[in-house]
Formats: sequence, C-alpha cells, structure tokens
Amino acid sequence: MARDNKKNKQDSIAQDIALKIQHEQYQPGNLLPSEHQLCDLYGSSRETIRKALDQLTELGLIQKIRGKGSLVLDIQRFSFPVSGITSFQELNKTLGMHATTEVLQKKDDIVPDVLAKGHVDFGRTALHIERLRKIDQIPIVLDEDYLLNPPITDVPDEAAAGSLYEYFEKSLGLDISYATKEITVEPVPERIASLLALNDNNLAVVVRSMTYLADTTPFQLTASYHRPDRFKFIDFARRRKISFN
Amino acid sequence: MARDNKKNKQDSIAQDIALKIQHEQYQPGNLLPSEHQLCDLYGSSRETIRKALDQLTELGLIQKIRGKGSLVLDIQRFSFPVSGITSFQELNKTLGMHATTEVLQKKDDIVPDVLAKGHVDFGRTALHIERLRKIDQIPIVLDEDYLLNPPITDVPDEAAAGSLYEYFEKSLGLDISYATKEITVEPVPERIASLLALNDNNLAVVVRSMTYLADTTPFQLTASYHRPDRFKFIDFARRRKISFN
DNA sequence: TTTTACAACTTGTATAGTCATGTTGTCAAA
DNA sequence: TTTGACAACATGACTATACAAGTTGTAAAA
Repeated sequence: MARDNKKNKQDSIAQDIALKIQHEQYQPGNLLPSEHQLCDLYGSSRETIRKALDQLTELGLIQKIRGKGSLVLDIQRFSFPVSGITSFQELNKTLGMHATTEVLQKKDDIVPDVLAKGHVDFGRTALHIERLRKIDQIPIVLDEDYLLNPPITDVPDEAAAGSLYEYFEKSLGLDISYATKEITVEPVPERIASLLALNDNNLAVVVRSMTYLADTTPFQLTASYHRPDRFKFIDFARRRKISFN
Repeated sequence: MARDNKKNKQDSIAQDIALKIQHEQYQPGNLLPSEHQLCDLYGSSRETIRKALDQLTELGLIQKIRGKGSLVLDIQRFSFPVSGITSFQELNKTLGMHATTEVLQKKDDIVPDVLAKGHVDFGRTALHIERLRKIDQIPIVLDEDYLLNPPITDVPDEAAAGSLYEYFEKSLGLDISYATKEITVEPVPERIASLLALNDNNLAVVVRSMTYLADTTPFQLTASYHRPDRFKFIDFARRRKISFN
C-alpha cells in the first residue's frame, strides 16, 4: 500500500524487478536478465533499464558485475529496521506483526530544544503527538512527534492512531523526501521509563529525526524512545566514492 | 586520503562539487549553477552532470527542485557516524580527533556463530584482530575483526594499528563495495566490559557488520562494542519509491 | 597438451537530442 | 490594480548511438 508512485517508466521497472526478487522469481545467487534482454522485456531503452537497476543496487537488492551481469543478493530484512524512512504502520503490515498504537497526547506544544537544534527556531510551537507502540501488548516504542505548521495544521484522530505518513502523503498530498536521523543511548525521564517499563537504569535508545518535504520544508521532528532489549537497527550501505579531505 | 578513485568524469565532477560545498564555495540555501552551466564549466554533457548530481543527492548534499535548480543542503556530519562504510582511521583524520589504536590480538580463530550466521559457514576460521580504540586516552570502541582467507591471508602490524581499509584498498587492491550492518544494545562479557570501563550493567552498543567486495566475496566480519554514553549514529536517508507489498 | 587469439557476450561511460513539465519575471490586457 | 498570457529559464524522463572494457567459451596455433 505504502507507495505506489509508479509515475514513470524507470520506477515501474525497478518496482517490478524488486517484486520478482522478493517473490524469488529471480533468486539470490542468480543473474538478472541482461540489460538488453530487459530492454526487450519492458520495451524501453538501455539507459532507462540502467536507472532502474541503479535503484535496486542502492537498495542492496542486486550487485552489478562488469562483464557478467546483475547478481541478485541475499537479502534478509528481518526484524525491526529503523533504516531508511519507513513508518511503524508500514512495517507492521509488511512484517505481519500484531502491533497497536495508543495515542497519549495530541496538542500544541513548544518544540524541545534538543529536537529543534539546528533545524527550526527555538521556542517554536508545533502539534505534539505522543504515541505508545506495543507489540503483543508489550510497550516497545514511545514516539514524540512535533508537526510543524505550516505545512501541517491538524491531524485527525484516526490518522494519529494509524499511519501519519499515509495521511500526509495520501490525504494531504505532501511529498516526503528525506530525513536526518541520530541514534544515541541515554537515560530518560522517569515518566518515559515507566511507560516503556524500563529497568532501573532508565536507559533507552533514542532516535531523533527531522523529516523534510521535497521542497526542503521541514515538517516533522521526532524523538523515538526504544526499549534497548527490543531495539534492532539494520542497515545496508555502499562504500562511497566521494571523500572529504 | 581514503578514496581518490576519480576514475571517470561523473565521479570527478561529483567530487569537485562536493568539495566546493564543503568549503562553502557553494553555500547551504543557495542554488548550484544550472545543469547547462555545469555542462560548460566541466565540458561535459548534461546526462553526465545529472549523474554527478545524483550522487550528491544520494549523499544528502543537495536537493533538486524541478523548475528551480539544485539547492545546497545544510549538512552537519559532526560526531561519530557509523553510517555508510567508513573506517575509524578515516574518521580520525577527517574530524581531527586525537585517537589511538591498541592492537590486543592478531591470530587465527574460529568465527563466532553470532557473526557467522547467514554469511559464512559455521566453524570457519579467520584472522582475528582485536583492537581497542581510544580518544584522549579513554576507551571508546572495541573492534573484533574477522578477516576471511581468501581473500586476505595476513595483515602487517602497521596496517592493524593504522587503517585496515587503507591497507586492503591501497596495498591489496581490494575493491570494497558494500556492507550490511546491525545495531543492538546488549549486555557484554565481563572482559569486554572492563576493557571499555562500562558501568555495572555491562550494556554496550554492538554493531555487527559484514563487508563485501565488488564481486560479492565476503571478506570481513566485525563486531564493534561501543560505550553507550559515547555512541552516536548519524544517518541521512531518502524516502524510497520502491515498496514491498 | 598448453597457449593464444578472438568472437560474442556482458556492463561502464559519455554524448546529443527530444519532449514534458515546473518556476519565474515581464508585459499587455482587463 | 489585478489578471492572464507568454517567454525564458529550470529540471525530469526517455531515446538512440557509440565506444571502452571485463568475462567466457571456442577454436586455432604452438
């Protein structure tokens, strides 16, 4: 459901190949059809095929080997990836978990300085939504979202209990584009610790993020507090050719 | 120093623009020269420019806005990013930290099952290098590297004390390409806890990774144990158009 | 048998052109 | 003044072509 923006040719092709990999129509260790064959298959030019394959390469689904072909990699995106920009609800569907969301608060508040730092003005207000995420009745994550106005004026209760991203993208037509993320391990206030039923050390994994629209407008500041024993972050990264020295 | 593979045109252009952004010749909030102007500047075609700009977009250095131009984003890659594939030594140079590396062990060992799982055969041996990283004399990270043979037969002491990546890439000519990474928070064995001078809860941030060459050969398994109070992971992520439902 | 050369595949890189579409300022019409 | 049309820019998407270079199997030459 999440993202069916198959606007253009290269995206549709990438999406199609990705699904075929997921459904093991193309299997790990095997090669994809060659670029020329894919040209015929999708009736497109080679450059378009290559741009589609570039997306799959970036995602870690394939590895291109010169002279040989595009090798399907063995992906295992199990567990709970905070990687990329993916919402809790999307993960919930994808992984088939039995998860619930409890909305604890929804009101205007001043954005805490730690979150605002470097992104928005200090002392600014925003719509503060506090949600407790549970899996099998056990509290796992506490999300503190601060939604900036503009572009967001209000959020219906259903959207808060469901997927904020789906509401933003589908109902509001916002074009969510990128985010910066920071992961640390910190002692948290007593209230949060008790909501998450933490040990007496009060340590939680804190994921602070700032999400931007395609026009670079910041619209969402989030602090997510995770139970350390249930936290797992999985990442795929490619070695970059650009250096900064 | 790390990576001067300015092989081709699009990479050189991307590298050049990246440096100009870093040195604030192109400043955050401003637009880059238009693609046509960059064509003239670098004497190349528009597609080549666009591929260079795609790299910068992926890195989070710029945001392209249709009809307007390429906006330089405000980057703040401070602190200690585990993001991407970057070695401790590279960070050390880049950030100008006063860091030291102490090699505690260098001998063949059996790869622990938790690391081997899903990547290499159980019971397999590899060159085990254990290193303690300190900043200003304070232990920060304990790295447990397992280097597979092939492709790696031995590692000189200087390389172990310095940068393994630099040795692999420059001396051995290996083409390091991608890695999978998993971050968790776990209680660690007493020995590791004391090396890192942890609190009595013995909690550490554990980063387990598997690094691959361009031909998909796995060559390095690593478990990094970080002091929780000094750990910070910073990430930039773009919202993907590909969905898996 | 072993080596060499080569053909036929693969991906990598760069070019030039075309049309679509979003943004902005200008200038004329209402 | 306000509105609207439009030109001149910008990026987005796609195509067609050319040549470079890595891989592999085969067949000829040593």
